[in-house]
Amino acid sequence: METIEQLLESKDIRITAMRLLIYKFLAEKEIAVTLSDIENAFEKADRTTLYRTIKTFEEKDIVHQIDDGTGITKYALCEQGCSCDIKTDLHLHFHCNNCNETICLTDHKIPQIKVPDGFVSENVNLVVKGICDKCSG
Amino acid sequence: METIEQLLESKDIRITAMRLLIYKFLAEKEIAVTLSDIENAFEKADRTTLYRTIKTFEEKDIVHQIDDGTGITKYALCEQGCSCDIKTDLHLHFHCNNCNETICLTDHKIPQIKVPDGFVSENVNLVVKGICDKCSG
DNA sequence: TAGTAAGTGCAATGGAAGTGCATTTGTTAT
DNA sequence: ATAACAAATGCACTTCCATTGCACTTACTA
Repeated sequence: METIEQLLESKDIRITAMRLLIYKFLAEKEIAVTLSDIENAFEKADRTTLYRTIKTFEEKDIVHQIDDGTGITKYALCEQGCSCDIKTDLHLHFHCNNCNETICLTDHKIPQIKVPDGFVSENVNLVVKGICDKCSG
Repeated sequence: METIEQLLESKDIRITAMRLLIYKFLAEKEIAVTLSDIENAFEKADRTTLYRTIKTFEEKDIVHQIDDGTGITKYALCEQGCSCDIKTDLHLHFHCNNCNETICLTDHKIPQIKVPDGFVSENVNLVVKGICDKCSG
């Protein structure tokens, strides 16, 4: 079992108390969170710190950004073996119109999309909206 | 050939000079535009008017909203026969990372997406990012 | 252990979305 | 035609999130 410290070190990220806390927070969540979500969870921490921590995680491919159409950027931990840097291996996200939560459906890969001649596809963002399993139950 | 006036009337939208201008502007563009784009095109008009005009058009299914991941909402005219209100008939959008333009690929329908048990899909947003035909030439 | 680089916190800025209200314009009924 | 009403427009203001500059603190390194 790899510790969080080892994981961060392997990604060239310095270990700080704040970063460990934020990582743990993300790991506990199964859903994508906004900056404000993190901010509310750590009232003592400054918003800027959270913002830059997330940016750092993002650059090092520890979290990925999700644009679920709510207008607010959300973030979620990349899975083990998630290759967010490899743009052809993106999973899709599900946004629940009822509880407003956004979930990574990591098992569901995005199908190959055909684009017209002359267009080069580098990246795909796919968000399915509807009712999640908890709300439809 | 249906005039713009006739089109607006058929959708229960009152005809005003401003609305005709905005419609023409959108019709001339082949790409999705932001509110600021429209604002810059009509410097005399107030932003609120543009904002509410677009909202009206959207409610009446004359334009559809696009979230291309830039964080700024864009809008584009619905095609003849575009059934934006029917959520299963959505086309995809292409966002060029080079020129930053977003294009409706109306001929390219979104493939059927499978979601896990318990999830109900109501709506799909799919944005392909890459290089458009003009920039890749 | 001193020096340097990175991380953190505070304050402030900027952009876009959205709202309340007064004014103008358009529609309808007398 | 015009009075009365409804819708559209313009202005001012607010809010929310993203982002940055700078000072200060913490962590690594020679």
